[in-house]
Amino acid sequence: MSMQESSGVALWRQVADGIERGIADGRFAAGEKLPGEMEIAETYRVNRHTVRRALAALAERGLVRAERGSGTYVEAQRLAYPLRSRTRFSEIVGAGGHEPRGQLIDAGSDVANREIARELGLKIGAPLIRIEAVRLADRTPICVSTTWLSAERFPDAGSVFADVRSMTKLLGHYGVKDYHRASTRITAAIVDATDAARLDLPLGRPVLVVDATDVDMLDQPLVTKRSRFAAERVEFLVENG
Amino acid sequence: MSMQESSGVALWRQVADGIERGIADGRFAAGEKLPGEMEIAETYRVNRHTVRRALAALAERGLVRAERGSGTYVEAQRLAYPLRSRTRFSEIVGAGGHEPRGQLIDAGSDVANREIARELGLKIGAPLIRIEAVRLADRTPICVSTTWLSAERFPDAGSVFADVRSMTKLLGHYGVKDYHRASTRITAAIVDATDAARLDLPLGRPVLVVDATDVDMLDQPLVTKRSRFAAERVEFLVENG
DNA sequence: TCAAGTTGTCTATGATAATAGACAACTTGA
DNA sequence: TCAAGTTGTCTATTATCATAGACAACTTGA
Repeated sequence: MSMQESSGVALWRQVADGIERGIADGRFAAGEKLPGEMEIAETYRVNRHTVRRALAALAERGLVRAERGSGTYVEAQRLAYPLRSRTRFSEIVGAGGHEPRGQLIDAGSDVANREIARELGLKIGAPLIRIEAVRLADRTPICVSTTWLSAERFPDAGSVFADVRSMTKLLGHYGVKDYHRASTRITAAIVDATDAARLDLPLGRPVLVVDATDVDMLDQPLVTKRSRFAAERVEFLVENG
Repeated sequence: MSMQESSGVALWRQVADGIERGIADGRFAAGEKLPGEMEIAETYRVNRHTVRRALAALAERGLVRAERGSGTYVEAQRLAYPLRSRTRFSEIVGAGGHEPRGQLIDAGSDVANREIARELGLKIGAPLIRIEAVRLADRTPICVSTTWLSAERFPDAGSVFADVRSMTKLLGHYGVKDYHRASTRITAAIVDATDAARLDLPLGRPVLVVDATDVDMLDQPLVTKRSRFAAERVEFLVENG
């Protein structure tokens, strides 16, 4: 009926872009409920089904989340996570106006395989402390990470971490005043069942897998770790230049 | 067959945008022949009909022109026409590397209606000279304009303009050394049959309608005019700041 | 418990997008 | 003049877009 001048951009896409703009410029705040599908349909003068298509596209990208019977909500916006030489979870989260939290999941001993041995400058089979932890911004889990340290250099690191709940403080406890990132490699994968539960993430969602090694001021390797970030909750920023 | 992930942007639109980008960044120069429809279809992996839809959209906007049996050509790019206080057709066109031309179509007398009287600071019914002229860049008509001057202050302005073919020179002939734009209003319309012929423009095309009044250094109004620019040949630039 | 309001799913219909093939109409250069 | 290559037009088919209505499933607050 309503003669639409064909612009080559589907109506549902125009609606989706409009809502996304609303989220981006803060007209719809994170966690807030969007107007009902009927109301959106009226404001854009389109059918409710067209609105649903738009919302589905946004949900697919993790920008909104629909709850049957209740409404559609704006997902917390992605945490901007700059990748610099000096990378501190607590500083990054704090800078975003959120409260950084850490929670020990598990700590135990391990032995170095070839990769870890190379990263830490140890021999294969050298004794390690392995720490599994989840890190949160406010109450939202951001990433789970498995951290390996030399058991010889950092004895009892597991129980120390359980106390201080911060890698920076743990290293400080052993006399390390400062450290920085030596290498960072990023890949992506589908979350496994264990991490899904820890991250409070539905199965099948993507995670960013980051392998990183931190070194002290003399370039001596301190810790190496593999972190899995909920892709829909973070956004890595690479400094260009 | 080929499963296209639906982005909400029609294929023909994507092709059109791609070609337009090619024109904008000079990969396809003005006047140059585009690749054949078949070749474009292959590079974008779409059907020839989809390419034709894209080219039709670009032709609609005057960016390209198809010639049966020969090819599709990039239209001359739009003349950048800055709107400043000091606006001289000849200078603007000359700055673009084109040769400015003017041609008198008609000159006669008229009487001031309320609008013109107000613009020129005359009484309603005051005698006027009316000049119809077309202005060109090289051989391409850019605009037709109807200019009104006070018949008392500029007697015989019509025949003077036929001689000098330039508004700046005409005013100079009456002792006006300098002038500038007091007001500019812009609207758009569909070209009428008379202007279409004068602008060498197909019927149904849009024109930019500019109403402007020039004043001398003492802010005394000199001329007021209504110009119709072929929209596909110019691009007005408004200085911000 | 219930009514109102919300999202989810189903069927159905017409318009538009995209593909495919064939041939006409025209231009260009040999 | 002719062959090759170009754009223009026609028919046809399938998938997607958009609308419409009805009802189920669920949440919320009174």
